[in-house]
Amino acid sequence: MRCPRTFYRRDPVTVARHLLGQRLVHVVDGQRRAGIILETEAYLGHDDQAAHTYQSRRTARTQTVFKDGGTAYVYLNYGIHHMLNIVVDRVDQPQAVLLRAVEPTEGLDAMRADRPKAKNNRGLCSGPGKLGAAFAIQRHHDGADLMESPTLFIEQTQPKALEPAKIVACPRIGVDYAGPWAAKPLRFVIRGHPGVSVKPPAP
DNA sequence: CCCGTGATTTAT
DNA sequence: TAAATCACGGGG
Repeated sequence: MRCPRTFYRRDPVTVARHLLGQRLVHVVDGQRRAGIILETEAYLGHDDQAAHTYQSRRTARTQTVFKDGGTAYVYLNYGIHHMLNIVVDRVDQPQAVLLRAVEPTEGLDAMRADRPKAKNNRGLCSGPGKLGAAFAIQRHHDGADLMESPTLFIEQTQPKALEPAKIVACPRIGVDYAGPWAAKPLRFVIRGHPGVSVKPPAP
């Protein structure tokens, strides 16, 4: 069962936490690729210096982030990597959650074919760029509606968020330029899971 | 450590 | 028009 619209129409921190443990699915050429979400980052729109929508900047790229919760926001990073984000909150509230790692569960062979450099299954989706490649995410997915798309969606594996003790909150990766926002605990990982992009700092 | 890669944004 | 920037990953 897909996460409903109301799941996404909440603040980014709540959605980022609740996405942990849910299942990302992309059907490619009739074959399912799927994995359990292990790592997310919240981007808070207007005030967040690390967000593309800082000060609610509305550009050709960021217009997608102003859409309704449950919309995919995909952009190309460093000329190579397709980043998959989920727009959250309401229309005109430009906030999003970046998916940074999943534990692959279905379509492993197809993922390996698209990630020839991965040495093992654990390295297939342990980073936002790796995840994009393993799931064959491309720019044309930008703006896709996760409720309506026949091929790209998130399945709810559990009605409630993981209990707080199973979630580690820590600073986001790769946003050192963002001043005071660089240190805020807006990255969320499943505690102790080996499949994340960067091991969170020790408590 | 260092660098490829190209869309997007910002500066002239 | 040109330059700088960048939610990264792979190889030394």
